[in-house]
Parts: sequence; C-alpha cells; structure tokens
Amino acid sequence: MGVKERKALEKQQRRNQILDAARTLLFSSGVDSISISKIAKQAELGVGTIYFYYKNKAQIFVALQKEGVALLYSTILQISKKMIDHEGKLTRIAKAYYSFSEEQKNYFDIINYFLSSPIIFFESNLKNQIDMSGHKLLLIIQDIVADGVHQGFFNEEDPEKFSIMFWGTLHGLIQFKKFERTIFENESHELLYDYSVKKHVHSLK
Amino acid sequence: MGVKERKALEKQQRRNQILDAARTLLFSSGVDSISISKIAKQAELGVGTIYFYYKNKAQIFVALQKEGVALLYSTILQISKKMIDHEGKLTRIAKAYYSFSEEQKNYFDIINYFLSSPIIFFESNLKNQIDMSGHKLLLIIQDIVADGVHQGFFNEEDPEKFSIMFWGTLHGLIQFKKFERTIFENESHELLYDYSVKKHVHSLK
Amino acid sequence: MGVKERKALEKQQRRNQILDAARTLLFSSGVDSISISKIAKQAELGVGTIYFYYKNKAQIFVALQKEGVALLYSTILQISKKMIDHEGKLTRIAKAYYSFSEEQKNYFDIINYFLSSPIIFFESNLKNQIDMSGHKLLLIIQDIVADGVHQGFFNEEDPEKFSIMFWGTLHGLIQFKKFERTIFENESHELLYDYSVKKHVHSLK
Amino acid sequence: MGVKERKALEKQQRRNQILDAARTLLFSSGVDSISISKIAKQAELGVGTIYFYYKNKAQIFVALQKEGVALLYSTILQISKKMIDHEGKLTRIAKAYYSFSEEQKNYFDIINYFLSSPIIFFESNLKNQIDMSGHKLLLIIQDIVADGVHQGFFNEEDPEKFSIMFWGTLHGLIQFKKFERTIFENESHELLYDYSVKKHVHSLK
DNA sequence: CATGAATGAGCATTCATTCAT
DNA sequence: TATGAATGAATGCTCATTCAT
Repeated sequence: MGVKERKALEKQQRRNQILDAARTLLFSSGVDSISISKIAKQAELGVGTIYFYYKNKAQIFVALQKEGVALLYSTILQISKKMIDHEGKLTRIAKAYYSFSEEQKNYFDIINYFLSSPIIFFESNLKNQIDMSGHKLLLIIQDIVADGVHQGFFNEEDPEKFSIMFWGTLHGLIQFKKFERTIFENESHELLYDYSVKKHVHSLK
Repeated sequence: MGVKERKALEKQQRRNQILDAARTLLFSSGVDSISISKIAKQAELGVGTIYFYYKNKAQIFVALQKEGVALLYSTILQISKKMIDHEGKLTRIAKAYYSFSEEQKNYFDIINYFLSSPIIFFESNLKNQIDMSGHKLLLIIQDIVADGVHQGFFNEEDPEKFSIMFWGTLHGLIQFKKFERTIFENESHELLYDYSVKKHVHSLK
Repeated sequence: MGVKERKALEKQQRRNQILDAARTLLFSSGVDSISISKIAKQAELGVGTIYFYYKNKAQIFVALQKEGVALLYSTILQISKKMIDHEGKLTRIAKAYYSFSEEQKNYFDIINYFLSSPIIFFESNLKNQIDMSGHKLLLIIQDIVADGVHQGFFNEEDPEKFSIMFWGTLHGLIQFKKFERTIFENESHELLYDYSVKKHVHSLK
Repeated sequence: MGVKERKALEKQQRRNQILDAARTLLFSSGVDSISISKIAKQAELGVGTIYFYYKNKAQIFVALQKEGVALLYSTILQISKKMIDHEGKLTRIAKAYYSFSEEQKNYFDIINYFLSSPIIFFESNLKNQIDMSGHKLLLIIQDIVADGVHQGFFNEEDPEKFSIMFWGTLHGLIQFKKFERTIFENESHELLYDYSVKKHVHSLK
C-alpha cells in the first residue's frame, strides 16, 4: 500500500519535473522555442521518458495552459468573493486580467497560443478541456453581473452576452498592447484599458 | 532616366511575382505551409532570387499583411463614405470586419500572426510599417465617431479612446469564435458579436 | 507434482494471453504495427512480463507464425484425408493455399515475413522450428504424390522434388498478386493460378 | 550551353554518388539498414542534399530496384538473342535468374522487398514504374515461348500464362533457398531448381 | 513472478539561409 | 541579377530492451 502511494507520488513528481522544464523553457524563450528534446535536456531526462509521461507535445502545452488558467482563476475567484460592490468586483477583475497579462506574460502567451492555433491542431478532447477552463473564468464574471442585476444594481437583460463582450474587450485590448508606442502614441495603453473597463461597467447601470 | 525607371518597374514586377506566389500558397494551404522554397517553386524563380528581393521570410509576410490590411482598409473606407448616418457606418464597419475574418480568413490569420508574435521577432522598421497600416484603419473609425460627436449625434468625450475600445472588442470577440460550440453553446457567435456592436454604438448616444 | 503441473499450466496460460494480444494486434493493424509495448497494453501486462515469457519480439513472431502454419496445416490435412482422387486432393490443397493467402492474409504475411528476412536475423534454434513446421506441410503434398505414384495414378520419379516445385510455384504466384492490375492486366490472377495448378497436376499423369 | 551541360552532368553525378552510397549500404548490411542519414554520411553529404536529389526514401529504393532489374534484364536479353534453340534459352534464362539471386543477392533482396511491401506504401506512380520493369522481363520469356510455339517446337496454347507460371515457379523456389539445410536436407536446392526448370521446359513439348 | 519506468539512438522529413558561379 | 546546390540543425515521435524493485 505504502509502496503504491510512494510510486504514485514519484510519478506525479516526475510529471512535475517535466512540466517544470517546459515552464522554464516557456519563460526563458517563449512558446515557440519549446521542443520535446529541449524539455528532455532541461529536465535531464531521455526523450522517451517525456513521452512516457505525456502522450504528446500538445498534452504538455495543455498542462501548462491549465496551470496558467488555474492561477488566473484563483486570483479572479478571490476578487469575486471580496466584500465589495459588484462594480468594484468587475473593475478589479479586469485589472487583474491586465496584470496577469503583464506579470504572467508567458502564461498569457500560452493561452493566446491556444486561441490562435488552427482548431484542427488539437484533438477535440483536449480542446474541450481547454475551453472548459475558459468557461469557468467566464462564469465568475457572469455570476457577478447576474447577481448585480438580481439585486437591482445593474440593468442588463442578458448577463451572459454582456460577460462575453466584456471579456472579449479586455482580451482584444490587451492584444493591442503592441501598438502602444506606435498607433496609440498619444495614449497610455493602460489608461485606454481602464477607460474601456469603466465604460463597460457604467453601461450596466 | 528611362532606363532607371524601367529597371525600377521591373524590380517591382518581380516583387509582385514573388508576392503572387506567396499569396497563392497562403490561400491554398494557410500561413504555416509557406516556405521560401515553395514560394520559389510557385513563382518559377530560384530561391536565391527570392532573397534578393526580400531579405527575409518575415518581409514577405509583412507584404502579405499589408495587402490584407489594404483590402480591409478599402472596404471600410468605402463604408465610411456612404451617405448613411454615423451609427449605420459603425455598424456596417463592424459587420465588414467580421465578414473579413471569415471570408478573407487567410489574410486575417496573417494579421493575427503578427499580433501574436513576440515583438522582438521583427525589426522596428517592419513593426512600424505594420502598425501604421493598422493606424489608418483606426483613423476611419475615429473620424466617424469624432464627426458624429461634432455634429451632435454622438456624445463621447474621447473619440480616439472609444474607437480603440470598439476595435479591440471586435477583435477580441472574433478570436473567441473558437468557443462557439463549447463555451458559448447557448449563443450564436455572430449574434453575440452583433449584440456587442449594438451595445457599443448605442452607448455613444 | 500437482503444484508443478499447475505452475506449468499457468505459465502456458500467460503465454497464450500474450499471444492473444499479439494476434489481436496483428489482425487489427498488420505485422508492422506490432510492438512489445502495444502487446503489453493489449494483454494488460507489464512490458517486463512479456520479456519474461518471450525472450524476443522475434519469439512472439515465431509463435504467431506457428499458429498460422498450424491453421494451414489442419486445413490441408483435412483435404488430404478426403475420399477423393489424388488429383482432386492436390487441386483442392492448392486452392486452399490460395484462399489462405487471402482470407488469412495476416498469417500469410507473417509467414512471408520470415521467408524474406535475412537468415542471420534468427537464431538457428528458431529457424529450425519455423522450417520444421513448413516441412510438415510439404510432407502432406509429398505423401499424396507418392501414394498416387504407388497406386499407379501418377507417374513421377521424384515425388519430393515434385512437391517442392509444386509448392514453390503456388507460393511464387501468390506473391505476384501485386501485378494483377499492371503486368497481368489481361489475366485474372486467380485464373492464372488455376491454370498453373492444372498444368502441374496434369503433368503427373 | 557548355555550362548547362556541365551542370546537368554534375547533377547526374551527384545522383549517382547518392545511389552509390545507398548501394554500398544495401550491400553491406541489407535493405533494412538503409536510412537517409546513413546514406548521407556514407555519401559525405548533408541530409538535406539527399532530399534535394531524391524526393523520398522510396525514390531511392526505386532507383536501386531499377538498377537491379536493368542488370537482370540485360543479362536475360543477351541470352534471348543467342543463337540457340528455344529450350536452351529458357533453361539458360532460368539459370541466370538463379545466379542473379545469388551473385546479386542484394539487388534480388530489394526486388523482393518491393514484392512483399504493402501496396499502399508506394504511390501508384512508383508502383507502375516498378511493375513495368518487371513486365519487360516477362515479355522476354513470353516472346521465346510464343516464338517456339509459332515455329512448331513448342505446344502451348497460352504463352503468356505459361511464362508467368514459369517465372512464378523460379521466383517461389528461390525464396525456398532458406530451407536448404532443413526441409530439403536430402536435396540440393540448386538441383531442385534445375529439376523444376527441366520439368517446365519439357512440358512445352 | 511481475512490474513499468527509463533510456537514447533512431527515424523521415523540413527549412531558412548562404554563397560560388 | 539570378541561380540553385548545399547545408545541418531541428522537428515530433517510436521502440526494443534493461533493470531495480
């Protein structure tokens, strides 16, 4: 019994060891530079070993993405539980999303990676896992909006649609960060973001 | 002089010939399958010749992206000149952006490709070119909004910020198309988009 | 004693279990897709266990080949026991060989696999096993021919040589099945085969 | 012009150089040990270079097979042109086929390789090339038989069928060489072969 | 007896880029 | 100008076998 447990533990540790290596690579040189053999070298394991623990390169990516989403999720969940008004929650969540895109840039990149890969790339199984983790994120926002409506603070007929739009706006704007010093030369990207959040939140009232 | 001009013309023609090949490839099998030697074969030129006219694979991508943006620009410009109210213009432009993402998927992909590549990837020179073409797009929207404000139809203190937010929302939502059958199972992606556009346009009034 | 026997029985059962798995694999996706770890998974055993019961991948192949030959043998033996004339027996055996190559394609492939592998590949021990199973097949034919000669129906000085030639022809022709739609475009491969069988049988008279 | 020709010549030489390497490998360790990177190393070229000259590993195999068949063809053609009787020609051709399988074992192996590979493996284009080279071989035999019939030396209604059977027998028997010291322990494989050839040739009369 | 983790060489193929001609 | 031959590192992935437990 004890043996079985220890084995299971060790196995999980190996998986983590591999994920650590992948993450290190991700953080040191970006999504595109992750290759199985690099992971193997980084983890000081044989290539075959990687494949023993993860069926695919895609599986490793998914694991990393899950990490990222989990991190984001817990941050956002915490905010949603704070004792502040609905408006404040949405604002803080938006803020947190922005911070995440900056402070956890690599995780954000990998999330984006999945968003912009051709759908065919991932087996539907994987795609579902990925999408569902996104759904949990969405639900938090949606709940706040719906609750706000329910309690009479907000006025919005379709909380789900609103939440998706809200999230879409945040996500789209963050992608425009690239334009900060060119297109938006008169604007601070962050102020732009804040402006958009405020607009959306106000529109609920 | 005549000679010089002729030479310049020929040079431009060669560049177009190469671009034609790259575009053909882009449209026949997508961004990922474009390789220099395939372009060379398609253009009936030597690989070396490609490198004579374009320093990089990236340069060719930029040229294609410019094409895409130009196409999008002309569509949107036309709409902006139509004799319809400001509200209608914005709605139609949004609609056109959506159509473009579907009907000119390959161009949209390549635009996205640049948006999601690590910045370092491109020399600042290239980046500027790309960004400026995006700027022109933005200006159209901005002009409509500003004009609407000026003529008293709209009420918005910062047309530039609004336009960026508007565009960001459109762009972000289009990226969420992937979630259509999973996260948004109860919603049509297109209706979601329409809803968001309407919300934004109405908020101007 | 009882213990020993039980042990031996269990051992045999395990070997069968492994062979079952290998056969399943063989029949579901052909010779080339058999790998030890796939067998292990299919048999719900550890890889190491496979190696405990079979020293080699080759050993498993040999076991499968034996199965195939045994199947073929029993079919042919039955025919040889039928109450029909010698000529009919030979014809029916030839027919059965052809059917076997089609209906038990996977077994036939594995037999061929051994026939076309470099000799060095197998330890002489294995080779002997394989060859002897082939010998039994040959003997059936040889007995029919010899008996036919003995009873005055056939006229052939060297029944062994004849039998080998006969079998060689059958085997060689079956391998030419590939050419059916190219080289033999005017001929049906099966008719070709029948023609050859008839020729050989008639030559005995 | 001279330049062009020289280039073409050099290109052909490179192709030969690659084929030389592949052949060396084939002859030193058999079909199964040919890999692109080994060829590259043997030819003292980069891997990419191999692919510049041959689209595929399969293409190289086909080139080798063609060599082998060409060699066999020229030998057999020569015999067919000798001023000897039809019977002698067939006997000598059979003999030459046997010698070829021994003296040019590697070429024979590669021919066999194609005969026993799953059909799907090769694009129909390649398969046709391979099959047609086999057809030429067959035609030589067929012509001799048909001519023998025409001139009244032979009696055979269907020269084509007979030739295929004849060739099939030769080929099948050669494959049984493996059994020389086991199944055929009382027989010399070569004598067995001779016996079969004689039987077939005699049957024509 | 049985396990299954670990290995690492091996595979076919692609690709952006260079450079002598 | 234009060519196209040459490169070799890089890719994701497989597999037979070993061995400590």
